[in-house]
Amino acid sequence: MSRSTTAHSAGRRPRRHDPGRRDRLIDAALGVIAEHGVAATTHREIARAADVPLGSMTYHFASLDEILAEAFTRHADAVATVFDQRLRAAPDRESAIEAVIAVISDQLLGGERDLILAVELYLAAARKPALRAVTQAWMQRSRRALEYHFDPTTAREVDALIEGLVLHSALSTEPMTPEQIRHAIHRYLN
Amino acid sequence: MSRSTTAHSAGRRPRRHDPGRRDRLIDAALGVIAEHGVAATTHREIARAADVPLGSMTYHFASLDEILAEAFTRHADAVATVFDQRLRAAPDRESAIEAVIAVISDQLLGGERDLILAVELYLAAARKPALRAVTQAWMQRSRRALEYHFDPTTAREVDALIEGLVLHSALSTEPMTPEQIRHAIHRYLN
DNA sequence: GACCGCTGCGTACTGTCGTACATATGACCT
DNA sequence: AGGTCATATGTACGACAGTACGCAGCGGTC
Repeated sequence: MSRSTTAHSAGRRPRRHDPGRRDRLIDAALGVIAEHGVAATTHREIARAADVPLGSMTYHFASLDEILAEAFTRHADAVATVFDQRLRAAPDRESAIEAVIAVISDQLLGGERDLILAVELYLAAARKPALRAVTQAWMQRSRRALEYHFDPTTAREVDALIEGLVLHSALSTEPMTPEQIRHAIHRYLN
Repeated sequence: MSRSTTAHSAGRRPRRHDPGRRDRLIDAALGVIAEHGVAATTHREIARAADVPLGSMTYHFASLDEILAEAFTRHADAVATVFDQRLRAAPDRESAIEAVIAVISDQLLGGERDLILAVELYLAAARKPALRAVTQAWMQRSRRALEYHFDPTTAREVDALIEGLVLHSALSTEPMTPEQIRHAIHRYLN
């Protein structure tokens, strides 16, 4: 890892050539948000996570809000894209239902990270208008994806149901099992 | 308001006899959380909102976390009690469904305050184990209330559906109308 | 009516925050 | 090769946070 032999135990760090640092900082910010929350997401914490000096933060971003906005935008895009692909790949209504169930199950089994990020975003969006656009676009894309297979009203309702199921399941000491998820979705869609 | 004539334009404020101040502080904390978020809920902000000096905070509460816990507990209790009463008052399944619809509609029309507080609580609970108990108890009471009229599985699913509907509705630029809420609930329960 | 202790009040201390800024360095172009 | 400029770095500064603490005044008890 250390290009120069040693000499950086406490002294001035050697200058690093680091293209794409801005991207890494955004990813680091997402990690900090997921792990410690927006409230604890500071310039210094992000810099520490990405192993860059503090001064680098203000060079790449005009303000902390700008970092948050970029981080949440990236996350929402990534999640929405996966959701869209999964539903687009479903050939018929029946497999679309299975895809929805699979998305929820993955989300529950795959740890809380995505859910935490979603809730952090919702809350941040409630206070900062700049983030409203991000949540709006995300919801819009989710519904559009559902509309490949369901009418708009159903899409909207199912989208809300998914949110509620994931949220309550994650909050509960006894998360719902995949079978219970399947039951709830089927009950609604059949 | 001013018992003594004046003399408190800038000098030392006259001492106030204020039993129940602790309760007022908890309510003030809830107000601050709803308006500015947990992140901006500081000793000084709460003191300002309740119009008490800063020193009063550390006298009545050992730490900021203690205030937050008490505030959220009070809020959850209040909301859960209302929900329970409304469902308990419903004589049959049909009016129970109407009660659920009414609760959601009230929540959406009555401003975002309760929803914001709920999301703030969810997020805070995700990081502070002490608050997990509050969310657990709240969810438990909601489900129990629904179980006056529905089987446990249905109760759990409907509870999640309610959460999702309220959340998505509040986040959207076009909140769902009472008719749309009614449609979604009926579709699930009929 | 005297005292005692709970409650109210002001303020100081230490740490961390966002942000600004002066300086250094090396990758790329000519 | 040499110059230039985007990028990288360390540090300073003012604001504001949580918390601690000493003193003041009043209610209730004897």
